[in-house]
Amino acid sequence: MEHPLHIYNTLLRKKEQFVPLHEPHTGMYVCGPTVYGDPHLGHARPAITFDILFRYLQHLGYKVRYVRNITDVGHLEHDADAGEDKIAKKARLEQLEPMEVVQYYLNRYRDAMRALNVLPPSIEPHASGHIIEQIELVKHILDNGFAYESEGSVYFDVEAYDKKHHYGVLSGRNIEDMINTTRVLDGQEEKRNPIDFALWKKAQPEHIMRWPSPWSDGFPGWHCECTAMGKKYLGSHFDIHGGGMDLVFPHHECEIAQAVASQGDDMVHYWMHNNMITVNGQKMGKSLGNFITLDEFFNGNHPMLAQAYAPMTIRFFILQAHYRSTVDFSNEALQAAEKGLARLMDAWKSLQKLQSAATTSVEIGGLRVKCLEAMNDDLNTPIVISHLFDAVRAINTVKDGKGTISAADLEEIRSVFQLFLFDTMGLANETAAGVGGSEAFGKAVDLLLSIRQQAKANKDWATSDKIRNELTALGFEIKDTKEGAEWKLAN
RNA sequence: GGUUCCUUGGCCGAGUGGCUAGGCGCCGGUCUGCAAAACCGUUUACGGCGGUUCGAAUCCGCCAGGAACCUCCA
Repeated sequence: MEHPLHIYNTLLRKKEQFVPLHEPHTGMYVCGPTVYGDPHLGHARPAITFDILFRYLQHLGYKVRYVRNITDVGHLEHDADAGEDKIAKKARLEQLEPMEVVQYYLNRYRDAMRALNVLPPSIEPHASGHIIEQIELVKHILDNGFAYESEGSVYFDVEAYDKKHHYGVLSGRNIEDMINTTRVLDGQEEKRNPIDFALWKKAQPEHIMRWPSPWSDGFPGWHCECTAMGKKYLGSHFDIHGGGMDLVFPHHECEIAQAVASQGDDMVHYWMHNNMITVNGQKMGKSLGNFITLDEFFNGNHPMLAQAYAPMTIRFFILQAHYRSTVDFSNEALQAAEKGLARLMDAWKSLQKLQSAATTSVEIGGLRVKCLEAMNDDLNTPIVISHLFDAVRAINTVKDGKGTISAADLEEIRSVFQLFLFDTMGLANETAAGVGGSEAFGKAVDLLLSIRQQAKANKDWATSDKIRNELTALGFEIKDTKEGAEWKLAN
């Protein structure tokens, strides 16, 4: 290929050509959700970003194993409930078993992802199901002299590590700065250095989720799960590790340190990070309390929402920005996305009915190559979309009878739309299976429109307008074309 | 305070040295019985100041504003 796939590697802070370690096999690990709350718009960003990558890598012919973990070991609270597991806390409040809470929110997460047309990953390992692997990882790090035990807990010795390796390669930090800027918190006396991070924590009595280990009954440090499960399912060296930019430090930095401390080098070749979704310029997140859940978007039931937004509108809204840019939520932006997406989908429907001619008069040359080049340039979906909109103009020109398209070009455009709009960007045509989409229902609407057509022929405008206006009031969109009236349900 | 990054037209959002991004909106036109849709055309840009260059939104410096991260949260 002339312009092979390039992706931005956070480690080098530049775009790099993607070359898998074991072609055609490709390994990809992405940090998944912590299942102790309803999935919100912030969760949609990484899921959709890496879904696009997953889909596109497969289109390029790679056999992808995509691992996205489920964090169900709640670890610690940082507020007044210090020492209590997040999931345990929620469980006690709601009088449920911790794993019942995990299952509930995991189901909710999967439902939302399915609605957003996010493909299931190849493997979704649970942190709680890989305690043994995490304990093994901690043992290796201890054996290599980069960790120490203290009162039943095990901490990573950042200073010892930094003498042989560089702690901070991913986030561009050095430990002197970090030591100077780390806040002094309670309960840190066990650590030799405030910047040391936990590999294993001894559980407090009220901590429900706990497992036996050589050091104490407790639970693994947060960073261990990804290192242990990445290695288990993708091997000691794999291609891509993804996640949100907010995870660069400390999570991914610590993962690198753990990998190097346990096996001598990092497991990951390409580190990829999606940017945040913001609300009024601020990150949307649970801790800030400014999040809107995906369910709320789908049903419009939130004070900040002017209306309900279809899952595909959310997906399209996210894809209209590059994954490394922030994207700011607003009703105005979502409504614009909704209309833009409808324009694309209408063009797709027109494409099915378009008649071909002997020659092509509209400008549609090189569409496939342009879209491929945009995808190959670090997954530039906004550019792909802009090229598709250019094609929409050509399609509509032909539809209006003001231009022609050859059979071969028509087939090519259909194929390109199928590849990029549906297969790669994962957008789906929702109106096809719209409300009450039964055959009888459709025929009833067709009947009304044929009565209106007769009324129009008789210049009985009162009757024809009444049918149109009533249908519009019911939520139908009526379009008069040369071949007669078309209809669809709005939203 | 430290690290990293951002600031584009009414709104969203691409673009890293010279070529119309795109969408939404507004306005005008074509089409229509009137509309809607569609199409065509038009309209507002690159935070501020300085520098490099034949030429900068794009490179460099300073200033202003903003964000993410800086915990044993995940």
